[in-house]
Amino acid sequence: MNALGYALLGMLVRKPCSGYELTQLLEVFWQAKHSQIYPLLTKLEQEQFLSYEQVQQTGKPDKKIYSITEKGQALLQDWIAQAPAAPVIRDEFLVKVYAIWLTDVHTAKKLFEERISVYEEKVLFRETEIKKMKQEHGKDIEDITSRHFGRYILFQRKLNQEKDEIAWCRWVMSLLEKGAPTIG
Amino acid sequence: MNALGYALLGMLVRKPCSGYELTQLLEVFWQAKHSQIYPLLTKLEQEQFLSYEQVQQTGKPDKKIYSITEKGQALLQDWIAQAPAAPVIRDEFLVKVYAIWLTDVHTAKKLFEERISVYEEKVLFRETEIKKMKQEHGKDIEDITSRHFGRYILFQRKLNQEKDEIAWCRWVMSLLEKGAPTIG
DNA sequence: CAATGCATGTAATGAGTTACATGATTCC
DNA sequence: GGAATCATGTAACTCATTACATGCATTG
Repeated sequence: MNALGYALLGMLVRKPCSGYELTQLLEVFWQAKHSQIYPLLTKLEQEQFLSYEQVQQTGKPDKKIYSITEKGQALLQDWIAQAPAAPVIRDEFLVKVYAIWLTDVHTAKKLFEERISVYEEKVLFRETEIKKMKQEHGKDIEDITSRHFGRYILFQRKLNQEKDEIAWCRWVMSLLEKGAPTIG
Repeated sequence: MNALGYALLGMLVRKPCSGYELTQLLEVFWQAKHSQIYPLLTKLEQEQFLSYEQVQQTGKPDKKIYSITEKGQALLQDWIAQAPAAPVIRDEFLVKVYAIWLTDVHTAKKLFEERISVYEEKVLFRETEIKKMKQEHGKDIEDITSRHFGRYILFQRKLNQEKDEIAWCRWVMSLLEKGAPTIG
């Protein structure tokens, strides 16, 4: 089993989902394309960590709703208690930032402005999601025994990080201003 | 050319390095193993984006010191001006956190304590590196035209993030305490 | 005397992306 | 009429990790 497999189990232990839905929900901690998810779901089902139910829909294509089995839950529980591997971060923006001195101030500013606007959108999305959680589950989400606890604390973390990214970008922008004061 | 290729160019435009050194320096923004780096350096040299010089050493194995060519620098410059791809973050710890309600408070605490100690070490390392930069290059590093500017602002960002990770872990720990107050 | 650091490389395998493939519905 | 959303799947390819391979010097 690889980490993506556990990510799917972790997602499904909270609530049963279709592969399509999982692809979107996974965005928080493990980005993966549907072409990787669908075959893995099939494999996990064959190994009896998951089961599924075919659901007919009108106006929409049929879907498979996957649920975790007891065997799957036991496997996940064991894995959680083990020490996690080091995180992997691969961000082209950071590579560009490292060599930013090669470009002119204008190009540099554009790069950071674009980054800010991307992260501002992320903040809005994250805030809406957190509001939804609070409305649906109340103070329950701050209790470790709630199945929404993990999702809640992760979203809070993401929100912090996204806000900090914006703050950092603004700090860099201020350094850029210093170097090349605008004439006006 | 893939992003790792540009990451190598970006690293080498600051100063010439051996493949071994690059493997370590790349840690900030693009984790890669030497088995991926060495063949790619060979390829980039064949395509004349890099050149190298064989350096004999005593007591240590010989090494190849790679430098970026003008052709390589031009390629990198063009790439920087283009919009970066979305970042990829894959962190097993976050997967575990998402399903943390499955475990007992003790296991949960251990997971977060371990995370804190890993990040405390990172903070120390990062602070030392930043101090070094300031000593070596002074206020120069806050100027975009300095070749150390990118490295400096990236390290500041990393340091912020690592400190925030610790703060977030402590916040979660406080929620865990609330749920299961220690008797004593 | 075992482990770690320096230093470079290849081969096999696993993980992940892009492209190909289909099809109805809804929104602009 | 074109794009986006829902929904699942496979094939080809690229990217990344693990394992194999070597060898000397220093440190504990």
